[in-house]
Amino acid sequence: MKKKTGGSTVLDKADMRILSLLQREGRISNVTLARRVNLSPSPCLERVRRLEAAGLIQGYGARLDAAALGFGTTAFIQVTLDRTTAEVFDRFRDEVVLIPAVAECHMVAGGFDYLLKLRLADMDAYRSVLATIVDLPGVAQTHTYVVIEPIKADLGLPLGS
Amino acid sequence: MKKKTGGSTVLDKADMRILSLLQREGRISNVTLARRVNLSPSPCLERVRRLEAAGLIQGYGARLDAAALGFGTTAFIQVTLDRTTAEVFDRFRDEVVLIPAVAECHMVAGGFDYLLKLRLADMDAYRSVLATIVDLPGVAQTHTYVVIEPIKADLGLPLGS
DNA sequence: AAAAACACCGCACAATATTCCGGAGAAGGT
DNA sequence: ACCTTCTCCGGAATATTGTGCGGTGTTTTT
Repeated sequence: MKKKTGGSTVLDKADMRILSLLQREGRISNVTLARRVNLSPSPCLERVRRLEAAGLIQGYGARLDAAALGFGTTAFIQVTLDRTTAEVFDRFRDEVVLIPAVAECHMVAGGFDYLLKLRLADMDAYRSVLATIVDLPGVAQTHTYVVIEPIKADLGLPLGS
Repeated sequence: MKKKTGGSTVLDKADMRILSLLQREGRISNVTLARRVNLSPSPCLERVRRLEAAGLIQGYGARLDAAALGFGTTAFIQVTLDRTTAEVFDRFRDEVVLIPAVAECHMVAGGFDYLLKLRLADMDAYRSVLATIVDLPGVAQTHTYVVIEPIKADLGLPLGS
C-alpha cells in the first residue's frame, strides 16, 4: 500500500485481497490471512493496521441470526414529509435514528423522501413502530412493504478478489 | 446458556451481552470479552463456541468504507414481474443473485414484487446494471430510488445490552 | 437427603500477535 | 548509469492470547 499525496492511499492486489477476506471472515488469524495473500505475517499485519487507520476498515462485527433472536420480520417504509425544508428534514432525522427498530434510513430521490428498513419481531411490533414513525415531526404519509422472503442478504461489497 | 428440549437454546444475560459485544466489536479477544461480561476466559469461550454452533453467530466480517472503495452510490430498485407464477419467480431469483452489484434482494408484499438494494460506483454503473436487470426473465417494470444521503447505516440488531 | 448435572474458575501448554532487526527492491535525483 | 533514499519484505524473540483439563461450588433431580 502506497501513500498518495493528500493523505489518500493506493490499494494494490494484496490490499484488495485482505479486504475481501476480512469482509467475509473477519476473525481469521493474521497468520492464516497472511498465508492466503501470499505474505508473511508481519507485513500482512502492518497492512491490516494501515487499512484500519486509513478508515477503509471501519470495524468488525459478528453476523447474527436475526430470526432466531426475535427479529424475524423485515419491513421497508417509505416516508414522505409534509414540507421539504431543512428544518423539517433535520428534526425528522434526529428522531428517526433513535428508534431501535430502524436498522437503516436513507434519504432518496424519486417520489418520496426517506426509505427506512425495519427489523421487527412480528406484526404487533410493526404496528407499534409505525405509530411511532407517523408521529415523528413532519411526517405526511408512509407506505409499508413487508418482506415475505429474503432472497439475498447483504454480505458486503463485491470486491471479487 | 441452558439447553432446552428440542435442540433449541435459552439465552441468559451473559449470552445476550456476548452477542451484543461481538456484533459491534467482532475481533476483540476472548479475554477482553470475558472481562466485559464478568466471566473467566474459559466459560466465555465455551459460550461463544456454542453460539456459533447453534447458528446464532453465523460468521464475522469487517465493515468496509464503501465510498472509499469505489461504491459511493446506493440505489433501491422496485421490480415487478409480468406474471406471478412460481416458475417466473424462481428464474428471476436464480439470476438476480448472481449480479454482484445487487447487495440485497427481498420479495415483498404491497405493490410490487421485489426490492433490490444496489451498491454502485456511479451513475454510469447504474445504467449498466439497470440494463442487466430489465433484461432478466419476467421483469415487467422497475422503479429506481437513488440514495442521496445515508442517514443511518445497518449496525446490526438492537440487542440493547 | 443423596446424587447427578451443570457452570464456573485457575492452571498449564500450545498457538498467535507484536516488535525488532537486517536485507532487498524500486523510485527519483544527479 | 550510478547513487541515494524510501518502502517493503522476511525472520527471530518476546509478550499476549487461545485452549483443554481437573477441581469446586451450586442447583436440580429423584
